[in-house]
Amino acid sequence: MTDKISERIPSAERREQILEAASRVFGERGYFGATTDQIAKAAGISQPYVVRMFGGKENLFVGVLSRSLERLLVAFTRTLEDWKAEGSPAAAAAVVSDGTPVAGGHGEIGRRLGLAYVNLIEDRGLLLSLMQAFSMGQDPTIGAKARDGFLAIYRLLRDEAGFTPEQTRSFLAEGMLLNTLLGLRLPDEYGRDEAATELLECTFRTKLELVLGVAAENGAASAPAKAQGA
Amino acid sequence: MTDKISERIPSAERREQILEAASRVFGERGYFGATTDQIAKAAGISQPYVVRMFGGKENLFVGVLSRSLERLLVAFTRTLEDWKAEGSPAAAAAVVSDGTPVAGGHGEIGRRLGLAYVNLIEDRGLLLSLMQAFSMGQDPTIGAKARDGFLAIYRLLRDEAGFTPEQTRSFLAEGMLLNTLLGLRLPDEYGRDEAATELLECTFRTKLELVLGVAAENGAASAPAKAQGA
DNA sequence: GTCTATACAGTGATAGAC
DNA sequence: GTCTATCACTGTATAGAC
Repeated sequence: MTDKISERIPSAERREQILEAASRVFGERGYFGATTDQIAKAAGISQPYVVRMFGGKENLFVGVLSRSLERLLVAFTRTLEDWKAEGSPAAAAAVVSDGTPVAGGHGEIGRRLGLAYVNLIEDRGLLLSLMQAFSMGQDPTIGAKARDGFLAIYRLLRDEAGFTPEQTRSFLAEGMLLNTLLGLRLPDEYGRDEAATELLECTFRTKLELVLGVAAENGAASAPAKAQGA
Repeated sequence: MTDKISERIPSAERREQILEAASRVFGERGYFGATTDQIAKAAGISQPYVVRMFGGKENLFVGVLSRSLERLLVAFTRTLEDWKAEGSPAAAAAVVSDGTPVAGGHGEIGRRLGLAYVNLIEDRGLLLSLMQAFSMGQDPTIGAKARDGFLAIYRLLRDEAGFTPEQTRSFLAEGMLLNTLLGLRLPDEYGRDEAATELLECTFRTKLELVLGVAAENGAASAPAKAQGA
């Protein structure tokens, strides 16, 4: 490795590498706290090249945000398509099987969408840069983009999953709690703090009961551990 | 105003001024993005004085976080005391009057706590610096403090409001959604975007129905407007 | 497509005066 | 209790070479 000059690769591919690195750095340090140099190093290229390719830090953040929203929309859309292809049983069931009033309430499709969401935000860069964007409403460019994205998700859920406005709101609330628990790294506290353990089991049992339903036999500890990752 | 030298005031008072200013700046720019100089200017004093009084940027952020969590805990504790003093009707009603499964679910005390929370996070500095802290789980000092604070709130709700773990989780989820809507400045979109309007009315009708219940007659527009503030 | 060099503006923290 | 001066870095963006 002469190491100084990176391999010459197509710009589309390089662009994706930079976005991936930027997602992590923006996530950890925030928009203002992240530096183009940190991003460049994370992507294995020079700082001026990052700036040149995106025209500036703000454009780069907008790129990261667009990519995150796009991935989210695609994940939800695919989940909905699969569900419909299987012959979606009725619309989203408003009432839960076991009578729990709050936790479920979104029916089978709600569980599937929730699972798709959890899988997506295991990418901590994506999770954290979304969270950053959601706290930047005051920024003219980024704030507007973030609001648009959030509303696009709201509409998708309401219009395609058959959720009522109330169900949509509740589903989003659950998602925002997941964001917070993972942002806080609360799974690190699993098994070491009574409240954390209870909250995590309660959350992930509900969210993942579809796939991990049988995991109750394997010991409940494996469910929250699933969310720790890198 | 000779303007160069600030009035000589007691350190406790100055400390509070700095925390208030820091809360706003950290909220808007994030921990890494905020500068001690911006905070100093917002507080109307010199940058070295800020550093000297708190011993460094990290201590200052921890101070801001402690203050925010303290205010939140106090607000909830007072709300609970008032409620109990009035002769709290049963425990937290698990079932809602109008049959809505998700929105309420926390009974009278849930509505009161929700209202106390909304009032508190009208302070955008507090809201945003909490949100920042909740995305910093990876930081050894700040992350640990943030987790502790979040769990303290969880325990308070569960143990003092009589919530089940499920109800507590659901209440927190609602709070995290509120954070996001306000962080995004979604109220700016009220009346200008169909989905935003619906989501806000749905959210604030539920949260504020206690105080603004009769406001349905004044036109629903006034409810979300309440949350915009400075 | 990718780099080095560099201009110009901050940035946290310390020293020490008043 | 509060400031000015200042150091040693770090940050974005541009110019221009390969």
